[in-house]
Amino acid sequence: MNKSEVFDESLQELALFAKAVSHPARLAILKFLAESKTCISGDISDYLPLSRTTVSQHLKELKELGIIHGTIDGLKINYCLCNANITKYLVMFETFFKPIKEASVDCSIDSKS
Amino acid sequence: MNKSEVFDESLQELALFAKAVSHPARLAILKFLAESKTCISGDISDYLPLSRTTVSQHLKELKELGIIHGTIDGLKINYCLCNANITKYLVMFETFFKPIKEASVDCSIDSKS
DNA sequence: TACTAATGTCGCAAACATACGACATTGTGT
DNA sequence: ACACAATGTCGTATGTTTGCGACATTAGTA
Repeated sequence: MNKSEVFDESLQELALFAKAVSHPARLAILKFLAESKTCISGDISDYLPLSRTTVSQHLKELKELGIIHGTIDGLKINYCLCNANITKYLVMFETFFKPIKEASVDCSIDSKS
Repeated sequence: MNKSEVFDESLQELALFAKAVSHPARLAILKFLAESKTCISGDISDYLPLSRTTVSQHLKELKELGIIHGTIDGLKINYCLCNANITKYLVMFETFFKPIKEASVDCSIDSKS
């Protein structure tokens, strides 16, 4: 039923990035990783009000997009933000939204149709 | 089951924006509106490989976030991109991701765990 | 007033996302 | 080898998204 594949490759890729960052928990994870620059491991689970399992799954999604990366260090795993891919997606995002923003117009303040 | 509300307001709001633009069809709609600057109505449905119903729903989602706006013109409806809200969300996005990008590091090229 | 056109809303089905407990895996220390 | 700790994976319940046909609404038009 999902027709996503009929759209432009670039739209699909941007949509995947947007989807990855479309959950507060994943945004919180990114923020946490940015703040604890030492790439601290899964005390992320302690920090967030979610079970370890759930956090693990959110991490997996971010990993699969390539915007974070985990390095095994004994029993622990150090996660960090992955510059190359983050930059890639941010550039993609900006490139897409620049013309959108430029083409936008003043709407009545009370929008919503 | 959805625990989104336990997170920071600002994270939730950014997540809502990301969710709104996390589908290729909605990105395609935004792009179409940017290109046909005359705020053309629902030939959007003709342009996209989706049924009118489905397009209507995607439009509704974008409308509810306030990033597009529809003006009734007889039988037709002219949609346009709503500057104030688009700018608001883009600023929010950039503010969030700037420190993320700055804190990111070089990862092995073959990322994914 | 009836007909048609452009659009929105409802209700459903299939797919996907979220959250979590229970289990599996892997490394560390004894 | 054994127990424990940090993590990942599986199965499953529940909620949300996507897509669409059928119906409703509203505005022009004969």
